[in-house]
Amino acid sequence: MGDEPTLAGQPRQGVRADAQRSIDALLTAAAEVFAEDGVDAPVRQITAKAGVGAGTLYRHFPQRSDLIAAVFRHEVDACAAAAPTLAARYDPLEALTRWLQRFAGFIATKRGLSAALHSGDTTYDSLPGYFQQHFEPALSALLDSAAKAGAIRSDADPWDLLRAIGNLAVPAADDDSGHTQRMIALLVDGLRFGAGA
Amino acid sequence: MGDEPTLAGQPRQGVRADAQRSIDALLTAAAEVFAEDGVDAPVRQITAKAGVGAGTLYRHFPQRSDLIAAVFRHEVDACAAAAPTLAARYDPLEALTRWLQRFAGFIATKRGLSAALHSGDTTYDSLPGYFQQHFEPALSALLDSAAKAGAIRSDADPWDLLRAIGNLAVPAADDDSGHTQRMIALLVDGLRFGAGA
Amino acid sequence: MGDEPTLAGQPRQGVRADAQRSIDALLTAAAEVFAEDGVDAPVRQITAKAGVGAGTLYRHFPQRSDLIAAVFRHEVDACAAAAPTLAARYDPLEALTRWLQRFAGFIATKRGLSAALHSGDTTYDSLPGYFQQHFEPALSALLDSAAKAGAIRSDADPWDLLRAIGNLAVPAADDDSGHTQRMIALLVDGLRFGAGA
Amino acid sequence: MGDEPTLAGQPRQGVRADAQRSIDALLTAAAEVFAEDGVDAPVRQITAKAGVGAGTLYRHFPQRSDLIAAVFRHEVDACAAAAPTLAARYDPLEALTRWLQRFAGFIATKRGLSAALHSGDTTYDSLPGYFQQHFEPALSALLDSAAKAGAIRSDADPWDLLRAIGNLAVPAADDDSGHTQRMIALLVDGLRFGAGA
DNA sequence: AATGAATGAGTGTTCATTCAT
DNA sequence: AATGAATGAACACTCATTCAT
Repeated sequence: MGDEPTLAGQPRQGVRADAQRSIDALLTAAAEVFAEDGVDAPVRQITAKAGVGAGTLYRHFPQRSDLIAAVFRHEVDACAAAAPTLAARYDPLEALTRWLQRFAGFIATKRGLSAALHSGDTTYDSLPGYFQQHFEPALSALLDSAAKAGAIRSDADPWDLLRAIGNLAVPAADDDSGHTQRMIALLVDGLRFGAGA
Repeated sequence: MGDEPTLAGQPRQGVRADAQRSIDALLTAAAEVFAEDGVDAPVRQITAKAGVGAGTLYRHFPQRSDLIAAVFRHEVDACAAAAPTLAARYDPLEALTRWLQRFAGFIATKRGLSAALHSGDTTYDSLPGYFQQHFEPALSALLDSAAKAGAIRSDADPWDLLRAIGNLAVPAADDDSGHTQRMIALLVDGLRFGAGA
Repeated sequence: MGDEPTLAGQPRQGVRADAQRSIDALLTAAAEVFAEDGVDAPVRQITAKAGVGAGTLYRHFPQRSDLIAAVFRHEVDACAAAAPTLAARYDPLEALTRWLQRFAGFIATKRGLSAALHSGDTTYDSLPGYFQQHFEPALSALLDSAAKAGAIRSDADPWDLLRAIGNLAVPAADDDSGHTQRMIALLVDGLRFGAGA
Repeated sequence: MGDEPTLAGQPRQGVRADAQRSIDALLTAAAEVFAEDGVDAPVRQITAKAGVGAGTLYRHFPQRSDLIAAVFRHEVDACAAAAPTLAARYDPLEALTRWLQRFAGFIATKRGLSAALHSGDTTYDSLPGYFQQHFEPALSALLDSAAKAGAIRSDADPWDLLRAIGNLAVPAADDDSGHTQRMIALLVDGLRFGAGA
């Protein structure tokens, strides 16, 4: 019951101060390393930067995906939380588009994340579920609003879209940041196309 | 000088018979291995299947991307060649859609190819150019026809679309083969949406 | 200094109740783990099963051999105690044979014990002495009786025999349970052979 | 056909000079390391002493047991070959006893070998068969001769004896070299005991 | 031109032991 | 007295690439 490695990233009661210090150091280090070299970066690079032993990492994050999930938690939360905010400020279609761009921005900074998700490596098995769980509701609400407003078709599958953008947003060698944005716009146009039908 | 490894896959004058035999064996073996284990498969697996030494592979294909390009040459040609065929048989929009699906089918069978393209590994640097060079003209013609026919907007960038579908078509763990098709349809709808504008 | 870890297994005056509880939990857990995975099983496995911290184990059993000795104490006592019982019930030769088989049975269930005894690892240094101290008198008495009865030679060294059977009884990959028994019978025959001389 | 790693220790035609040099260096180094630290010694210790890379070892001896077998080949051969020599020089019983002592001497110098044989580790799976194949015929002949001469019982199982002595001869912390000899003598006496029956 | 032996850095992971809490 | 977090050396093994043969 008190054993939820997935939650290692969150301050909890009952976690010793020294442990929490290690966890924080690891999360900070991992965030930097992931940003620098992608999520496949060697474990040692992270532990070295965090100033902890390898065993400490494995204690708190038995699976690599646990670390990834923990590192991204804040960003995931922030991204998902942006959905209602945007919905309140903009009209449904605009809110949808902006959030998809926001989501793409999240993905774009995660080098190797998409590859990991599709690697078939069982180490990352829990990751799709994690993202699905956090992002799908957010997008689902936006799609519903836009559909109700008659702006887009009503049969759009949120998970389909998340997967698509998750793949589209992987950064290319040439940093053509406009590419992803254009493609998202195109997908949204596709959704609009069916609206009047 | 006069040494163009990128062309190793093509029979050329001046290539000794035994060298050509090695090249053929390597291409055949690599094709099988790529199909089985993806383009990241260990080099040894390929040389073993080809019955040649590792040095022979590196002589003819100094870069891994050279081998990949050579192996896929035929399929790339066939895929590109399908464009005019489809254009002749179907109306512009239908032809476009069908070819994009065809292209997605090509990508989908290349395990690890998309990841390699976006790995940042300089070993694969020449690959995007290779694909661009072969596929872009094919798609460009289809887009032009459809645009001229008023079926889609006229400002679609072929390379944008190729990149997008190249990313979308990576096979997921759950073999949701419909996902890619739905996304392509959505993208095409997006192109149609702007047509009247 | 009043601190005799070797005796940790025995209830003593002056041991705090909570300490005794930890010791008992450790002994119970270790017994199960040893039976399951041998005496080389990871320490964590034992502490986890016992529900105590690693430090607690090291406090009471600074050496791994201390734990082993304590865990086996009851079985060692029982095995040693079987000697007089068998001596009372059977004729000297029969009693000797039966006890050696009994002893072999004890060894056979201790996966990794023999290896540990011969590993050269100083961690196990105290173990031979422990076993010698407990088993040698038992066997010695049986040998003396049999020798006095003229059934076996009189110069048999008990510790020699204990060591021999300790080694013979290590379980092999193929569970040839008869092997040890046959070899013990052969050794006893060897003792008998010299009897008439 | 040309792929028999088990035979890597033997000079063969078709083995390149450099490869043979590596193999020799590895065998020499491994022999020393095994003698010093037992057969469980770290791989790196061997490669370092041999002055070759780790990969070279794995190329020639994919399994640890392959290396052990190769290292011991000469000694195994020599030990097995001693059987007919002893049989020619001594009477059957004496020859048997002397050969068993010889065999025990072989085992005694192999620290960790017995443990490896009984470890259950699949890495060593091929070892028992290797030893059985080489030693059993040698012992079998000696047993037959002695049995025919009426010196020992005729139902002795050679593999049983080999296993027994293989276990008995493992060196203890205290180097009681006499122990093994005494136990072998006792086993032989056991064989003699049943002879008249 | 071809071979394939050699390299050796690099990786994930384990685990006995210590010591701050 | 008890905890369990932290350590970090140690290990087997892989594989792209080079280069002697």
